Amino acid sequence: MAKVLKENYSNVNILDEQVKKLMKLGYKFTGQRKTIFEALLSEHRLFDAESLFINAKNLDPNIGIATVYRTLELFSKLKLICKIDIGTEKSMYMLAGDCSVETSVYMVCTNCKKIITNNDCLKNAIKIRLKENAEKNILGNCNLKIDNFQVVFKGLCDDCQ
Amino acid sequence: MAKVLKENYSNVNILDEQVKKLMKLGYKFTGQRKTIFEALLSEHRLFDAESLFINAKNLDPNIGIATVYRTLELFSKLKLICKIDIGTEKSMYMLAGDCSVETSVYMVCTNCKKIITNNDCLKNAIKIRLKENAEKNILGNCNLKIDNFQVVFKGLCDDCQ
DNA sequence: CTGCATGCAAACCCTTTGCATTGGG
DNA sequence: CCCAATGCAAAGGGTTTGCATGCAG
Repeated sequence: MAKVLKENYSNVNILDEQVKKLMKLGYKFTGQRKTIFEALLSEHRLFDAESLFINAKNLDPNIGIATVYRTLELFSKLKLICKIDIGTEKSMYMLAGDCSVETSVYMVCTNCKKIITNNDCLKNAIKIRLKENAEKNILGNCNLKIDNFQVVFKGLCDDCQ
Repeated sequence: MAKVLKENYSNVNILDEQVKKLMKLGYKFTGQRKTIFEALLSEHRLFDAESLFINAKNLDPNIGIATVYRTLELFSKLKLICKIDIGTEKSMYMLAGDCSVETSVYMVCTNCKKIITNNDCLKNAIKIRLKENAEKNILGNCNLKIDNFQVVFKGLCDDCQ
């Protein structure tokens, strides 16, 4: 997986951009940060720290979980990823490029704790109005600086009803 | 506080209703559950388990935190309270009677972790459209049984900007 | 009486932190 | 060279759980 990524021009370019971004802000582009960045590119949709840790460990068996958490925090600050807290036991993350109005709508099953993100019904219900409202009313008039939002439905999924 | 509640007819009635509800479902109406129910009535808006535990301990110094957690879970099942997980470090709860479309809209400050619930701007942005959509599209067409929803904005509060 | 409910303390789980060491710039 | 970054292990903090005991029905 790592080799494929290294040979992929667009990912190399992304990596290159990130190096510059990190340097410019005074952060070091260490081997571990590069590894975690590469591991990140093989994640899809929502992922958790453990999954990323496992992916990163495949690329560098010596990497520590603490570094993963610290890097997740850094990458969140750099807006490279979004941290998603929707009342599940652990924090979830998403590549910033995957974050959109659509993907900000979730359902969490109160029984099996499953997260449902790709349900058209959920998405359609909210996305247009919410985006409109968020941009016009919230960002415009508030003394709050909104970075992103999440709509979370709680209830029973198909399997648990 | 407890005495006031006991002499308040409407609360006595609520309590009475709850006794019947518990009994009917095969649960025991124990002294601790009564205590926690009374402590609950003195909570306002969002509260956490610790706050309820402190209130309950004032009424019954022997009550244990585990009982509070177990009772919060039970009362959630009975729809007496709503559990609110919005990515803060601890779970928050709200009396079901206080839950509404308006109170389902929060902002969590990514810096100080403060929860803002009573901001008119936040509420107005979403409530009407969301309620409409939730009832018509979600509850109507999905293979999901939605109990409630939360809209969480993440960003910087007034103080932290 | 019977078995659910309780209190206590320990376990849990994810996440953060202290500290000695490493390595990037 | 220097200080930020790392790995390890331990600590943290909210929540859950095992177990012996208590008590509602």
